[in-house]
Amino acid sequence: MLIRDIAQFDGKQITLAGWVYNKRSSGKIRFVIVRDGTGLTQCVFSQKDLSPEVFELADKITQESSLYVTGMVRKDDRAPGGYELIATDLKLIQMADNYPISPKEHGTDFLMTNRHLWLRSRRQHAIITIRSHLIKAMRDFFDNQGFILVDTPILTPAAVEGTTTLFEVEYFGEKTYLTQSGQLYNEPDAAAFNKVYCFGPTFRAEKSKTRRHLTEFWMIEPEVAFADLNDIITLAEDFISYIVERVLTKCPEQFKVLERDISKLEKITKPFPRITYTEAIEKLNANSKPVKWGDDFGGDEETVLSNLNDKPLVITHYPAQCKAFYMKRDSNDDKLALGADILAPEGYGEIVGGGQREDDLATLEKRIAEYKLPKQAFEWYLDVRRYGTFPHSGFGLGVERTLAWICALPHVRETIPYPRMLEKVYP
RNA sequence: UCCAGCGUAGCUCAAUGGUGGAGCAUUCGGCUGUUAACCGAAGGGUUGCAAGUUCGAGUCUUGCCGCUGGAGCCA
Repeated sequence: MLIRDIAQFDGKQITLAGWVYNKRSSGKIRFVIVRDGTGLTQCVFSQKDLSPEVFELADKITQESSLYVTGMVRKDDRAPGGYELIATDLKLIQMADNYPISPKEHGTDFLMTNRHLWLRSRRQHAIITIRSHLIKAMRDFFDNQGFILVDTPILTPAAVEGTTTLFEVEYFGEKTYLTQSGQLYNEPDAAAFNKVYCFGPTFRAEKSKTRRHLTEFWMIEPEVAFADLNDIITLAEDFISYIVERVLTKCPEQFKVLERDISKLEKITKPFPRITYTEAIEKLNANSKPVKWGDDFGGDEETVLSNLNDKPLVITHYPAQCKAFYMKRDSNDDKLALGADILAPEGYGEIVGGGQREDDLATLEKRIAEYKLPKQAFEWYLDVRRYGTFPHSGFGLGVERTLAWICALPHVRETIPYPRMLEKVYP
């Protein structure tokens, strides 16, 4: 019997197993709020109806003690959630020690060192529940469209893109690195399966200390054979509008707990506005955020652009110098890359990065040399161009940034159960 | 790595250079429908660490450590 199903048991006797969330008392009556991981319900202990032992236990029981409580379910408007349990018996599993998270305000550092306990609180519970539904929606979207899930490795040889700082792992005397993206592996996988996606954790050893950064975060990355830049942007629009709609349908209670203004999410319908990098620069200059053509956008610029619309904003045709070596160039202007980033609205910034891949062997070899990457490490990757090369495109979407936007959270750290941040790996 | 702010009870925070307090949590007591219940009482402190200035430092100075925010960095 779970609390989430309590309404079905109105008027019936049930036994709940759970933990004490909070307790209130008045004279000869005790209200124990019980939490079982699926919901909260108020259990009412009246002295006149109970043995002295049971009433005494209900009086003494501490926050987060584990217990079984038996009683009759009753609809009552005075109870939080609309239903309560008129208790007839209480069995203690364990009397909890003095619980550190009291029902008052706490600081971030304290809550993060108690992250394993903080997850029991309503807000955190709501966020992680939405995360679960969000990930299910993401996987369903690709599965329903005939994509094959092809897992990419977490341990990778040599520095792959040569741009970001990677975590080094000693691998039987050899240097390996924790993956920063499944991207390069997705490309041969697309040649094998046509439409593929990978989903897993990625790692960046950057010393970034901002509301948008984690050192360990989750990405879902589709790669589509014979798709061009335009095709992949359309896919991303379909994808984002689908996952937002799904969590809105599945998680109304959780959004209520978070006090999220869901009318803003209801506007997330395709198509999304699309502008080029050059147009974005013009908009920034018009919004007194002058940026030189050729510079990448920083956090401030992303926030300004992100606030321009109600919908995610697609920015295409970045200067090639800002983008990875494998990005295909615009045939009309070799300085531009056929890439697209998508910025979430409400100031949340980049959630998607992707584009069309360079599919010409000679050009790609030239790029590898230009970016001063060790060609030998990329022979397997170049094979995709040697044996039946094909136009293909893909993108990566960061789960935590997307969830932070969907839940309107000020920081990504609450969107993952156990965040890994700069010099923070406990618990 | 750089800049700024902060570090006081288990937690969140007060305290003009002059006897370190409150709320929550804990313990005890009261109240027959509480809604982060309320009311009364009690226990709880090497004021991050080290040095310095001063008759006197939680408060001022220096260094170190830690945290927070931001920058840089970052598909």
